[in-house]
Amino acid sequence: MNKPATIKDIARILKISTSTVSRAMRNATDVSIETKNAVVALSEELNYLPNKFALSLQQKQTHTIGVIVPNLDYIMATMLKGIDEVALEAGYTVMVCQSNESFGREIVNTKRLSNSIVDGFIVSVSSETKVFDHFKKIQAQNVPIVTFDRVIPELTVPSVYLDNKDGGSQATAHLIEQGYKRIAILAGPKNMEISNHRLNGYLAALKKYKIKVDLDLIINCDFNQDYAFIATQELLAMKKRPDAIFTISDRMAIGAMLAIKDKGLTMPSDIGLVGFNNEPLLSLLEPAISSVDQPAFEMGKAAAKLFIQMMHNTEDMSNVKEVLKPKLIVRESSQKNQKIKRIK
Amino acid sequence: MNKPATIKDIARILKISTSTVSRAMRNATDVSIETKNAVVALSEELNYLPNKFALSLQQKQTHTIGVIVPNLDYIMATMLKGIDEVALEAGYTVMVCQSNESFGREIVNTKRLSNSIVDGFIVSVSSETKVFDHFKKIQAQNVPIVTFDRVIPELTVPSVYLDNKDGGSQATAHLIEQGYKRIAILAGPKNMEISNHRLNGYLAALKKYKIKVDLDLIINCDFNQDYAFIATQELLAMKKRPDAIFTISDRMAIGAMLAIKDKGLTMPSDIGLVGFNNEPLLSLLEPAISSVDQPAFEMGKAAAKLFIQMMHNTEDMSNVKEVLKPKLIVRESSQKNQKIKRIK
DNA sequence: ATTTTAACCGGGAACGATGCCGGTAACGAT
DNA sequence: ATCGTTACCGGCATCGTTCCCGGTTAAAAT
Repeated sequence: MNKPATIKDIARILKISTSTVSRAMRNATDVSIETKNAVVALSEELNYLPNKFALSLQQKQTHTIGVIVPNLDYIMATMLKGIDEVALEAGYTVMVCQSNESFGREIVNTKRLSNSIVDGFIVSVSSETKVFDHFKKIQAQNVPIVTFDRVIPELTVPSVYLDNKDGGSQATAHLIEQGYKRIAILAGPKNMEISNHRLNGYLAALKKYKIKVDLDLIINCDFNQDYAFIATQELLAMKKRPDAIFTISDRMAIGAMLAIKDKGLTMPSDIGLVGFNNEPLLSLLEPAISSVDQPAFEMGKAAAKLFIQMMHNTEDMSNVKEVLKPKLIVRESSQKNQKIKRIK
Repeated sequence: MNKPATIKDIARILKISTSTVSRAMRNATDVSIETKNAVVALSEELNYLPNKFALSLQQKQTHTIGVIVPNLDYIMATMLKGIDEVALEAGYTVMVCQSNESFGREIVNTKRLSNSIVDGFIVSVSSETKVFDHFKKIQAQNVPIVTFDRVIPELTVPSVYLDNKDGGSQATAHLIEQGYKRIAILAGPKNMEISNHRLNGYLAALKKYKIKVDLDLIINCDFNQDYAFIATQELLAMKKRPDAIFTISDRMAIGAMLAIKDKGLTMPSDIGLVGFNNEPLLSLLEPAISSVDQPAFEMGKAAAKLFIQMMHNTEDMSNVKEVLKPKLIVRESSQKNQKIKRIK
């Protein structure tokens, strides 16, 4: 019906020029107090809001951050909250696109958001993505990118991530200390950085405790519950089956748990289990599942802070890396030795 | 470094006018095939992408939908996936803002997105929101709004929602049929529409089975796990305590479950329990919790479809309401009568 | 040979805002 | 009386794109 009022409408009605209106609207210099009052009064009456596109067209800034995430599970949602909080504080609006773990969707999303619709990107890559040309292209146009959680090593951009190796190491060492002997790992796809680092942590822990690596106990499977279920079934069907499993995600831990129960085995006595992410639901399961906690909210905040710093600073920040520390949360599923009270 | 190429750059290099470039770029009419090829070739070489702001400034369309949601839990994330799918298909980009169940944040979000940054809104309101002026203001500017899940009755806009009364009724009737006599309900805040409708369903089922309503068994508490825990503790401390609880969300069901276990009672024999939303984790709990399933993905899709219809159609759609049907999923927590196989 | 028609292209305004630059009026100082 | 200063305001270009309108050329029709 009534289209939004523009600066011209105000100028026309007050019989002054658009420049004057523009000035009156933001700084008080070079405008008489009466004009200013008149403009402000009328603008409120007309419900005037400056057109963002006209502004962006001129100033080449949108104050919008494009955030591309692989999914919206608990951990991501928590990270997003962190991003949101910092971004909002700094006057930025956040545009979230989920790639659904799909390479194609990721490309579509970057295309849509790039070319001036957003000032830059905060990205966690899809598990499918093996080629990073779409991000390189963006970077070549000098559009700021910050990666978080799932970073892109071949892209020299500031990034925030977990010390995944440490996490894998903590989990594995814990299982060893609990007396488990044959510890399997359900790792993710081979192209996933975080998976490989967690695997490296696993290997490091074995080495530290002088346990020989058994390649049959290292499974690369897809990053979800169903595949983990199948992979665990196969593990449990082995002649010399493992007596503990470390999965690099909680979703996979749940798949493993179901397979273990399905087979009639019990945790932690027959099989020990440790997951990764520490989703809250783990404490509700029986047995409650141990998991490596990551400070997701903090990670989101750190990523957004890095981004905003990059927008303000002129100096090169591409080598800034922020590494957060994981923390193993021990619950029943891996407590072979001592019985403890259930953690709520 | 190299700022993005514009239509002017192409025109200058090829020594033709910007109009011709513009035409060559989208429709083939009025452009010779050679010119068109040359333009396309060069535009690819220069990595040309049309500036969205210039376009939006002209055409008053952004092809962006602002989606405002109260949180990013499982059910919302699923709805968002539905919205995303339809929107992407139709050439729209989705901008997600979470209000964090906060009235203030919701207002900030609408302010930021409105005034031409988005073509319209798809909204599910915060549980805190009792006043809807910020949405009315948007509507007054003729910006399209679609509400979903948590709708706003006093706003005449197209909307998609669940038959919440039916859901509440199904859950309650099921508990009655299982032989539970004193059925309590944990409802949400009194200003929440969905809560009241589920409560109405509860009342309707009681009436149908001629069970007298006991007001002490109707608890309005906040929409989360911790409050539900406390509320359940109070329920269980009653002289004539209830023998079944229906909670209007799964989060609340979990809170109730914890309180029940804490007290040393068992489900379904001592207490029956039914939740709402059917989050996947419910099937993993012991006992697995019954819940009312809602077609979240479908709801998201329906909302986006409605929105896009509204953008295309000129006719008034403000009275279009789409009501989806819930479906009770029975699991162990409410199976007092017959023992059944565990549903995975 | 002249007119019609089609094919192709360029010029300029417009979208809404900002910012530079220049102009005018009033006033005080010399 | 003239100049300089201050306070205030308007004109115009600009951002990148599209659209309307008009113009030129060459081929086709008369």
